[in-house]
Amino acid sequence: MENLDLLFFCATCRDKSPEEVVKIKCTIPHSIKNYKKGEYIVYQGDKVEYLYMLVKGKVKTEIVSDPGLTLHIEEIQAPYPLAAAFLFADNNRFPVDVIALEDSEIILVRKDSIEKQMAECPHFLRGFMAFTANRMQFLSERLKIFSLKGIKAKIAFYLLQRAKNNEFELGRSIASLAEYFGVERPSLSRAISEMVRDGIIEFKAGKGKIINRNAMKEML
Amino acid sequence: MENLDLLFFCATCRDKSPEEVVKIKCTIPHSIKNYKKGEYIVYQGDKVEYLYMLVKGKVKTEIVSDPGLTLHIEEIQAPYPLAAAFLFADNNRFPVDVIALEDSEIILVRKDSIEKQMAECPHFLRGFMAFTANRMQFLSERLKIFSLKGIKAKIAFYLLQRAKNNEFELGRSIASLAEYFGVERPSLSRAISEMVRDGIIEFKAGKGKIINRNAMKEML
DNA sequence: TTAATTTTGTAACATTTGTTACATGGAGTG
DNA sequence: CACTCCATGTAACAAATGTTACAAAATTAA
Repeated sequence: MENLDLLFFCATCRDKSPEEVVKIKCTIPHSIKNYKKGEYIVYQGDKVEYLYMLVKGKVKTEIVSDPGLTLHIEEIQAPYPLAAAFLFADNNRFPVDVIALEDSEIILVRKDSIEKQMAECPHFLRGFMAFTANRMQFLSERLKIFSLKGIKAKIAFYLLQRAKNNEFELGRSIASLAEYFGVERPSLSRAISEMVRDGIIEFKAGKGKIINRNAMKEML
Repeated sequence: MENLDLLFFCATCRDKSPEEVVKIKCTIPHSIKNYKKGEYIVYQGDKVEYLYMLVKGKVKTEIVSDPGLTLHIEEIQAPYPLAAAFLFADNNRFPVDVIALEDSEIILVRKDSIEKQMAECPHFLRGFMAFTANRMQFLSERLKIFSLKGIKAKIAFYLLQRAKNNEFELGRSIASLAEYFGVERPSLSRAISEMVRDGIIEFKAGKGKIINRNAMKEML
């Protein structure tokens, strides 16, 4: 149970001390379910009436089309909430099956329990909102990056966002940045090389400088 | 002021009658600001302490890099909330300038007023959560589409999601679907033609049938 | 109905990106 | 120091997508 504060309640009541969190924990009705490897946790089309907090294990999501034909969507590692975006949505049904890849443990909190707790505990409210807001921010930025056409546009946007006085640090490896952009590593590497060759940026060992800001702007 | 219920409060207290909404409206402290065309509404880096509800007019967002050098990001038409994702986020600062493109009107509601109202009015809470959840769902689906590599993968995912008994309707024009996918219209048109040619789908006048589901799956 | 307008299909070619394979160079280890 | 292990750069070629232009089809207006 030591996961509770670490994950869910810590994510939501972050400005409380661990001792306080323990008390709050008890006031939120919840149940815990365990699933064996391979077991179905939810079925596509099920109504989302609980917050599903995966606290242990690993699951996968699938879209089932025909018997025997499934489309694998993604894997989710604990700790992570499984249906945060669906609990309050108008279309509050799971778009996928969720299946345990390992023995997994899930904390279930009814939607009305969440609402009640939010009404009673401002910290919880803020925490919950912060969680969804942070996630939304993350999704927005990723979507922005993806919607830019061409690798150089993505690079330009990414660098302009974090440059101070025209100097920047990547903050991550080329390989992971390529994954973040949704392009292949050699393609990103080549694009950077070309921008250096064309005198638009300087770049060496994770750090660099913007030389021609106009050209960067043109790329968006 | 007739916009209020239509937009913000209607989006949040959707299960109340208009008469009830009028009452609620008065209980939420808010202020209204008007901006002339060209005026700055917020500056990049400003703390988000209010919910900014654009109720009239049109604005644009920009990233300012150097004096005289701006990157245009997007235009937003009323009605729309300007900072919903940022109000509760840990990084609660505007990432962009917001500038009025037309004479615009904005309703400001302090963050704590929002919190207070959420605690007091379950309908408001549900409505607010539904709004953000719906938006998150929307972002998730778009991101999913964008993250798929190759036009045919996007088509396959899109069609498998809405096919019933292997029959589907696009539900929109090819042109708008291309825009949704973030690809060019002729490219999408070509991809569909090829899938028809290869006997994977049938398609005519916005409707079609999935012939080879295995092949569709392979494309993801 | 015809005419006008919009949407869609198609083709030829340019450009970008992916793929694969290998070279280089640094960080850490023995 | 030599050696290994990664991260990165690079090159040649393949594949996918963009671009442009135009024709055909569908839709709408007159």
